[in-house]
Amino acid sequence: MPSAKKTPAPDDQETKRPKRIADQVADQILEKISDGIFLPGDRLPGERQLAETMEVSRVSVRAALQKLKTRGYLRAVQGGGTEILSSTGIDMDTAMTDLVRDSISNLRDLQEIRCTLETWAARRAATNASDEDIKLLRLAYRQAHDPRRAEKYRADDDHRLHMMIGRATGSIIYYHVMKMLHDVLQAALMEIRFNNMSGPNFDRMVQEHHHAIIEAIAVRDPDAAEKAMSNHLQAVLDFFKSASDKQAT
Amino acid sequence: MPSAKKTPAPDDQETKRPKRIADQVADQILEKISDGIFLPGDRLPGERQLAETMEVSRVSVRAALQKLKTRGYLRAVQGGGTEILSSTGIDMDTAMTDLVRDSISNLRDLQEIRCTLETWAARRAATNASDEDIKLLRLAYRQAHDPRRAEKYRADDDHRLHMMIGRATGSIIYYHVMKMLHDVLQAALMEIRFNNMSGPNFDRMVQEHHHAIIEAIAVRDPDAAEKAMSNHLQAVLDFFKSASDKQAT
DNA sequence: CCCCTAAACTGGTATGACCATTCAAAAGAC
DNA sequence: GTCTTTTGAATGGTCATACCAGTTTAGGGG
Repeated sequence: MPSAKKTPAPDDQETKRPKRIADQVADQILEKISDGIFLPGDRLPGERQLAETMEVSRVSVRAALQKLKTRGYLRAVQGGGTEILSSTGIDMDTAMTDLVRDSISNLRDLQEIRCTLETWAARRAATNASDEDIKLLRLAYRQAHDPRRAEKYRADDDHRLHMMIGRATGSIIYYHVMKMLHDVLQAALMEIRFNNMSGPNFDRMVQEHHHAIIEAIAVRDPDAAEKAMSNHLQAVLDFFKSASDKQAT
Repeated sequence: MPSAKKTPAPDDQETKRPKRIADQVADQILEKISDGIFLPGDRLPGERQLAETMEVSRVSVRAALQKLKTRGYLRAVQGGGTEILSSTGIDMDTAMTDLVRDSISNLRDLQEIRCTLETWAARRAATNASDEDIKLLRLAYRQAHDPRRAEKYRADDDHRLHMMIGRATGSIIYYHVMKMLHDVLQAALMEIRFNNMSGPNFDRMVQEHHHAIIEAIAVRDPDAAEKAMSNHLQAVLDFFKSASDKQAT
């Protein structure tokens, strides 16, 4: 890593002085997006309204939105409003994405890695999750499997659900690592057109798995959570394997 | 992440929309930074002056600077001016390095994650490693524990040894992920001056652990390899925990 | 020469206005 | 009634001005 020397504090989370109002506003909005209160595909309230409800000036709101726009969370159209694009931003490693896209065996590896990590995360979430976390977890579950949600956002919903579990671990580090892996995985899947893996049967299975995982966490049962997560990701991995047999790379 | 290519152009897709003044200003400033007219370490002219020379309002200049700040080119300090940080943008995972450096609990989390991942890697290496891999593995081991090696390179040697195990897994994806984690960990340790964790006893223990891991891989014993690696990283984790008790963060 | 103060910077925020575009409801034409 | 057109409200983008909050720096004591 080239820039690990002086770490000049990128710009964001100063962890020490979140003094600037615009940053606070950005954090608040980002939180609502991450929590699923604002959903991808929806539109943000108007800048003037946001300014009023948050009791800051429109200038600060605009600065916050500008930050989130350059990070890939939002897109604004003059006169049309501000659309929420993603609940996770976009800072993935393109080199890794290329690798995963170019070879299905790499994709399987990635899924395997994800399996070991998230299994650990499920166990830890079951012991560390707060009541607030569980509330958000259930909300994310309902949204991810709401039949009224547009098909195109299904991947994002699934992404957010898993990230919510990561958040419930209480480890911001895990959250970062997992986010990177998910970004790479999703970008690769997008380009590989594996989207057709979604079907009624697959969706139903996923929903059952998600339910089992979340409820295990909710009742603080680490063993059950770990088992449920392992079961889930192993099934997805098997799917990848069978799919890669059909279409040779 | 692992110092890959900068992947800009997230904001707007080139739908012939260079209309926004702020974006034009940002492009002009960015060009001067890339061309070396504005050098890293220097300070940008004041916002008011920039606005005047470019014949736009200060609002537009601020929007442009906000964009460049978010991308890691600039850093502004209230009253102190705007400093040019880089002519190439930043790796987004400097944020993670900051997190690890700022809190020892985050460091422990990172080590825990590393533990689960490398345990998996050891098992996989034991089944997948080629003869060539094992030769390199033993070489790395000898170098890492050669008493003639200078003390200051110990961390780097250890790093390389573990990366070699990652390489023996045959998964380029795992290699990337592990490299990123190690980079972050090492950068954080460097700044936290945890280097003094090296001592005669600690070194001897590490050497024994490394020996056990590598030989288990060499004889293709997945169970032993997994156990040895888990044992090793758990010991290091315990060390972090005891150390963090002594010096509160 | 050093230390301290104060004025002159700097970036950050607030307010109010106006423009350009979009979108949807109201008005009109058939 | 249905379709098209018009119109106006709402939205993001820009501007000007003023003031706040830190930093830097130039003067003056000591």
